[in-house]
This record gives sequence, C-alpha cells and structure tokens, in this order.
Amino acid sequence: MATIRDVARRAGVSIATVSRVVNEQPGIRPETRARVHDAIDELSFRPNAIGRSLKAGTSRVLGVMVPTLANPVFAEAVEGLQHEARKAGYGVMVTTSDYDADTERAAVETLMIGRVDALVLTVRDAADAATRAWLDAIDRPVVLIYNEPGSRPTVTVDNAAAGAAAAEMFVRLGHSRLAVVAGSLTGSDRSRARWLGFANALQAQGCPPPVKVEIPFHQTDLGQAIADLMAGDAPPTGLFCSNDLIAMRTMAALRELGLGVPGDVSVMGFDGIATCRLLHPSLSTVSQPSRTMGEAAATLVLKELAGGVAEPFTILPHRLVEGGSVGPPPRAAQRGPTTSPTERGVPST
Amino acid sequence: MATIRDVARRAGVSIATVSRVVNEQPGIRPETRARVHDAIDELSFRPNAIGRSLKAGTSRVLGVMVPTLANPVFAEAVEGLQHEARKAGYGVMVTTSDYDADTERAAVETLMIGRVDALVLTVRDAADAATRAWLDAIDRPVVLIYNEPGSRPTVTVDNAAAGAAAAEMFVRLGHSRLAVVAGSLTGSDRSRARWLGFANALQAQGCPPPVKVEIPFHQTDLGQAIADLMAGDAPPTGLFCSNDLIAMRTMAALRELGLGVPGDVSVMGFDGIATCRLLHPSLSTVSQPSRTMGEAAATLVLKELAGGVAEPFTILPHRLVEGGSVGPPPRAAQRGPTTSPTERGVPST
DNA sequence: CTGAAAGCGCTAACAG
DNA sequence: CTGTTAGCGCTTTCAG
Repeated sequence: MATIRDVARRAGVSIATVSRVVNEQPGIRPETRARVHDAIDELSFRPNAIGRSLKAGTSRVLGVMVPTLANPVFAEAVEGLQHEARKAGYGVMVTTSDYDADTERAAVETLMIGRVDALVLTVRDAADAATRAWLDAIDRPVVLIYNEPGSRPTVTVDNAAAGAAAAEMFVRLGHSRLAVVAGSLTGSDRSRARWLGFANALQAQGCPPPVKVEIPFHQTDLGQAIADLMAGDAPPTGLFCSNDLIAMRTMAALRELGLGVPGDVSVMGFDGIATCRLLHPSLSTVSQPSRTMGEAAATLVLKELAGGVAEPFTILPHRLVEGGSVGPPPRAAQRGPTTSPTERGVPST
Repeated sequence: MATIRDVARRAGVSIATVSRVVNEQPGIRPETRARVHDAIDELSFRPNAIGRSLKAGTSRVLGVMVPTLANPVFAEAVEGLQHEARKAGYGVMVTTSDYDADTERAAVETLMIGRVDALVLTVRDAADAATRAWLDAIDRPVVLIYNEPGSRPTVTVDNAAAGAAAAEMFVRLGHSRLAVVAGSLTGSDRSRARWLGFANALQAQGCPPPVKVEIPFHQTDLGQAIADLMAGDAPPTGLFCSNDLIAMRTMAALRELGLGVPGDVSVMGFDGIATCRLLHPSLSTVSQPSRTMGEAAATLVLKELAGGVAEPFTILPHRLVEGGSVGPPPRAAQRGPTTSPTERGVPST
C-alpha cells in the first residue's frame, strides 16, 4: 500500500505538497498538482484514514448499538442512520446487545475503544441507575434512540401516548378485558412506558387493569403462554403486544388454539414493521417512523459533533395503523348493548 | 482523554512499561504493575486504538456491505457476522448498496479508505465484468456472501439446486404452468441462478418454460404486476418468487384480486426469513441459514486474516420448507387425472 | 526488570 | 508556491 511519501518521491515534491493536493487546498501550481495526481493514480494511493485520524483526533466513525438486527424495527433504523452518516462522510460501526445489560456495557466499551466519535444507542432501560452511570460517564456525544428521554439526547416516539392511543382504540370498540403481551415489561423502559400509558388510559375509562404476560427474549413459540392467557371463563378480548414480532407470533398462537382474530380476540402490535401489513388479517399496530428515527439520530449526533448543541429530545409522531386484526369484542363479552364501532364514531374529545 | 504518557507520569514509570502492562507482557515486577494499574484506574485510561492501529498496520475492523438491511435475510446475516467478529475482538463497519452497482463500488471504496482489514460483501452480480474488475483489485481478504461462487471465496447456498428443488416440488404436485416473480432477474447473480435451476428442472420434466415477472427494487405494491400476470385464460398455477419479501407481497396482491392461496394459485418464496412462518397460510420457501452464513463468512475472513488460506467456497445447505402456500393446482388446470399429492408420494428418483 | 528512542501515515505551523 | 519539521498515541527494538 502506497504512502504519502511514496507519492511525494514519485512526483518529485514534498509530502506536504501531496497532502495539500489530496485535501484540495488552494495555492498549488496546476502543473505540480497534475504531477501529484499522476503519481497518485500510478500508485493508486489512498490516504490512510488511520494516520489522518491520529493527527485529527477524530475517526469519522459513528458507533451504533441496538438490541438485535433480527427485529426489522432496529434494522430499518440502522439503515436510515447509515445512509445519513454516509452522506456526511462518516462510517458506522454496529453492535448488538441481545437485550442484555452486561453485553450493552461491554459492547459500548468496545465501540469506545474503537474510537468512534459519537454513539447512537438503544439501551434496555435508560432510567436504570447502573446504565445511567456509565451512560453519563461517556465523554463523547451520545444519542439514544427508542429509549425514553432521560439524561442524554433522545430520538423516540411518545410511548406513553401511543400506549394510551391503543387503549382508547380498544375501549372505543367496546373492549374492556384486555391483556398486555410484552417482551420484557420490567427491563425495557419503552415497554414500561407503553404499558403505563395503556393501563392509565384504561383506568381513566373505567376499565379493569390489564393482565400482563411476559415473554422471555428468544422465546419464539408463544403457544403455551397464550393458551394459558386465554384459558378461564373470562379471557381477554383484546391483546396489546409490545412489538410487532410478538404480535405476529401471538396471532399465530391464537390460530393454533382455534381462536379467530379479530372475531374472538383482537390483537394490536407496536412498531409498524413492513411485514405486518402483509398478514391476513393485517396487523393493527402503532407505527413508529423507524427509518426516519435513524436518520434523525444521525443528524442530531452529527450536528453535535460539528459543535452544535443537540436538542434534549426529538419526539417523532407515532401513527395508529388500523389493520384487520382489531375489531369489536365478541357479542358475549360486550358489556351492554353496542352498535358497530363505525356507527358509534370517535368521541369528540 | 488520558494517554499512555499521562499514565506513565502518574505511575512514575516510562511509557514502555505502561505499554507492557496494558498488553499483559511478562517481565514486570508485580509492584510496578500494580502502580501502573492504579494510575490506569485513576485516570480511567483506555489505550487509543488508532495509535495502536497505526503502529500495527491493522485496524481490527471488518467491513460489511449488503444490499439493504430492510430485508431481514441480510440483517440476520449481519447479526451473525457481528457476533462472530466480536468474539474475535473485531469491530464491524456496515454499509448498504441499495442493489445499485455504482453505490456498491463507492461504498466499498469508502470502507477501504476507512482501513477495514477485510471485507464481507454481497454484490449484485459477482460475475459482472466491471464488478469483477474492482473486486479482484482489492488488496485485502474479501469474502462474498449470498453471491454465486466466482473469483473470491464465497459463502452461499446452491441456488441452482434450490431453484430446481422448488420446480420439482411444483411438478410433483401437478403444476405445469408456472411463473417466476423476481426482484431483478437480470441484475442479480443469485436470482439468475435460481431462475436457471428452476427453468431447467421444469424443462427436464417436460413443462413449458415459466413466465418471468420482474419487480423493480423499491416497488412494494405488486398489485398491478400480479393482476397482469394472472389475467388471460391460462394463468400460472404456481409462482416462484425470488425472495420471501416479494412472495409475501405477492400473496397480499393475490388476496386483493380475490384469488385463493393455494386454492387458485400456489406461492413459493426464497430465504426463510422468520416472519414467513407467521403468515396464514404460512409461506412455503427455500430456506437459507442466514445467520450461520454470516457467522461462516466472519470465520472465513478471520481465518484468512490470521494467515490461513480460505476455502474457495462454502456451500451451506438450503432447506425446502413446506408451508401452506403451496398445494396442488386447481382441478381445472390439471392435465390428466391426478390424485392428491400425498397419495401420489415422491417419485423414487 | 525498565527506559530511551524510533517510527507507523498524516496534517499544519512555520520558513523560505 | 513549496519544503521542513513536529507530533498525534502507541509498540517495539535496543541498551542498560
């Protein structure tokens, strides 16, 4: 691999001149510039980013950590982030944490040793004391994404409001016995926020508190969990799932049990991943603008890197996507006479 | 940020000693080591990877390029690759090419300038002359993934055999009028290989050649394309899609048209992404071990980096997943009397 | 067992 | 307009 010195020798100039040509600085005689360019081409020289970084003290690399790339919601965000970073000439180093707190810490540590200039992270719980401790100790720009706003700039949606919106939709349709199926209600801040928003809205509407079902990460077969949930003489008529992947698996489990969606039970997801429209019935969900969130996180962190001050948080709009998986509760479960949801209309606030 | 010099001063030793302690080299008096460790902790010193890289001439970073992270098949591979890389102490820089040949070149160039030690790539077409030219010019270990084996070590499945297996399944069930719905039949080497395997197998069985339908990347609504395909008096009874995402969209389009799957038409995908099991009917597909492929690519490239010689190619096994989206053709379309597929059984070779 | 010093590839201040 | 030189943080001979 040719170095700047090789080029200088070949072109018969000093390394400073080569550096100037490479960095397109003014004040070089055109013919000198041409000679240098020739030498560069002949040796197919590419300036060594490491030498450059060492001098500059920056790497022009962003570090990104998400729980997993196997969930399209994160993959899409990384895709958007990557595009935005590339436009600005930044590379992106990616790691996954598998929703594990220890892995999170270690992974971020590795990214920092790798000298990324800034970080974009999704942590399990931005409010957790231990997490906050190491997060606050990071001496570089950090932007959280998907997490609940806390001590670091954050790009997210209003999870509590989104949870409430889901609850209101269920209530509007006549549901009152509801359950929440979540990946890790206790561990994940956003999951908790959605839960709280959901449960509070239900309470405000005079509904009994929802049942909680927790699904361990990596457990893909929800058959037993859903069977248990739906057993008994007053099973829930609506399920609010903490993400679309879980919602889709829940629907599959319900079908196994011979229960109709939304005939016997309505299912609602969260995230708005691309494939959820392709189900039949299509999945009703609270959609987050994942790609845009990734882009926004990149923009934010890049701005901070450029010396700007990042806004403490960016709340992007969520959107209630009404698919086919949510409908009125089965007749037997309705309390009092109700007309069809469309006839009832939306309450005027 | 503390440097090795700060630590040395604080511990009252030379920077060489600090370096030795950090790199756990033998021959340091225990008390000296302890003093250095204390200084390191007090200053929370982390060795600067850039300085280290400059000296060593390697970055301990792998560069990865895939067409898009929005297709879970690639996201999963990157996930696997990343895990494997981290185990070996390597970081992973990711880029996407959007299936565009120019972007591919530019993205790889950017990765190389970023001084990745080696590359793992999925290119549109590993057989394309222009692509081969720049690929062969890369002066670092390169492993291709998903591509057809060519001039560089490759981790993939036997796409032609997989296409043939799909064809044989269709024929076994009694289909003869088939179509291929592909993302970019002309541009993608693997898509082409699957097509050839599929078409050749059909010919061998005495079936007419399949119809081709090409779907531009980014076109997510296949309604019109599928409507056109299914118009006419002898529409295909089976559709072989070049990937699961397209297959899922195809199924959605068919449903819009009021056509039953597999009653009126059978649909088969390719990739085996997680969500395809969750459809109803579940998608029949040729499954690739994506995560394992990512891991294998990492292992291969890491081995080469360690001085080993990489195998020219690693063909991982594909698997025909029989879901609910494929069945016998509708009665009217069958040629000659046939019994149900299970009764007919599999031909004894 | 420890220290001094060279040098990885590059940029930028300073000289000419 | 161009060259000389110092130095970014680290590892690694070579001396002692």
